[in-house]
Amino acid sequence: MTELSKATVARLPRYLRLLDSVRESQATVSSEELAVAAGVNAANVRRDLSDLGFQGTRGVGYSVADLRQRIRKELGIEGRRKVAIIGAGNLGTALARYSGLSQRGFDVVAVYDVDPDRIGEKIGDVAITKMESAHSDCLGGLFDMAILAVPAGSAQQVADELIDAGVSSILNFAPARVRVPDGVPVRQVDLSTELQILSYYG
Amino acid sequence: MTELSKATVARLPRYLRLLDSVRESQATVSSEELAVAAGVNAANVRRDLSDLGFQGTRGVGYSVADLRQRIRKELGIEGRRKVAIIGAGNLGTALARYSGLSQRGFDVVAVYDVDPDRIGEKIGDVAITKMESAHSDCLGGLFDMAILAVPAGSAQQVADELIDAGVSSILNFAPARVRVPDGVPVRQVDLSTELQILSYYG
DNA sequence: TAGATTGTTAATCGATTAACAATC
DNA sequence: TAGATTGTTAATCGATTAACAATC
Repeated sequence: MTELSKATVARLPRYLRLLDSVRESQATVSSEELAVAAGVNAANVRRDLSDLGFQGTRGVGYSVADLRQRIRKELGIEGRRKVAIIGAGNLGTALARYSGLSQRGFDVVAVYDVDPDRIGEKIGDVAITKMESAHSDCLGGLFDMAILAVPAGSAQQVADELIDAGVSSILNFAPARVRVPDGVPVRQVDLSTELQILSYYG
Repeated sequence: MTELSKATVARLPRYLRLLDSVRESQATVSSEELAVAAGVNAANVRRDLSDLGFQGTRGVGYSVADLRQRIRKELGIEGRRKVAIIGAGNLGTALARYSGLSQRGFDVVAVYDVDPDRIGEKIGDVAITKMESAHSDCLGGLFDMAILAVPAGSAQQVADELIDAGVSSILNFAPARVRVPDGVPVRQVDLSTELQILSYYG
């Protein structure tokens, strides 16, 4: 239970998704069910849950409710996480409107943009705030995590500012890779890269 | 040179990005330069390029122009790839407007939407087409690859139709995982999953 | 020749999986 | 007891990396 492997962490959301979708009446799941849902081997699932320190019952399976709670705890989403979206263009707006976020424990508490004409405009029930406020809002603890949805040209600068303000992690959807100091968790989602990889296989 | 490993394929776009960004005057790159840019070990780079069947020159490095061409060939983007975007909401619009696609060899040749009021509206220089045309357009060879940017509820159905029409690969940005037959290359990008993974580390 | 850098080997590391005793 | 399924071991597989001879 020291530290989970990257591969294991990447599978936990998939298990969670199955656990969130089973019928109310189903109290337990088998490693086989979890495996099918996650697209992995059942032994792999059992190993993952064992690494989590989570025990099932032989001949029966794993408690849906308990496992759900355990995974959420491990991922750090027992409580709710406060997320800011930086950039209110088409991409930022799309991300802010995605209701699945709230269902999964993430609250969009702020959306920032540089365009003065759009300040105050509502996306869902969050009003667009001016970009300059992001730094102090982050320092003040308004949000934990940031989603970058800004143009390529400003991604690095925005990331630097957020890191300076102590943001706990960054999800970068901007079409530019950002460099961050060691220890700052970042994930970069880039459309071109995804298409290039896909292009190889198709 | 039989078949590249998944890990190697995932790194090729990163190498390519460096190669596209070096000054005109720089004719060669070292494995060390590529390694820094891609965030991997130099030995790893040399192994990757060796797997590609690409040779450098000892004491000198790798030819920028030749390597660039070789990687593009390997990824299947020597020529241009024709991409359709399915769904013209905020997400689809953001993806369609991303100019980096064209720079990297992907042409957005069609954007489809179900909303009758939006048919004909232009995004960049592509007019929105009615969703029903996607199947025949794909069959007719208008596009190779599809990017899904539809609501969660329709993702699976749309994917099924595209696969039926012989689409070569799918990049799914819809907030729902789609199931596809073996052999159809798919990549799924899900905001919640990314945040959950990030949440563990931050 | 001296310095730089590749190409490849061998070692290591990390992750997956088959198999099966344990046990509900 | 019989059937199901976990938990864990050992084997295997896949990927990374240090090291260094080859060679520009």
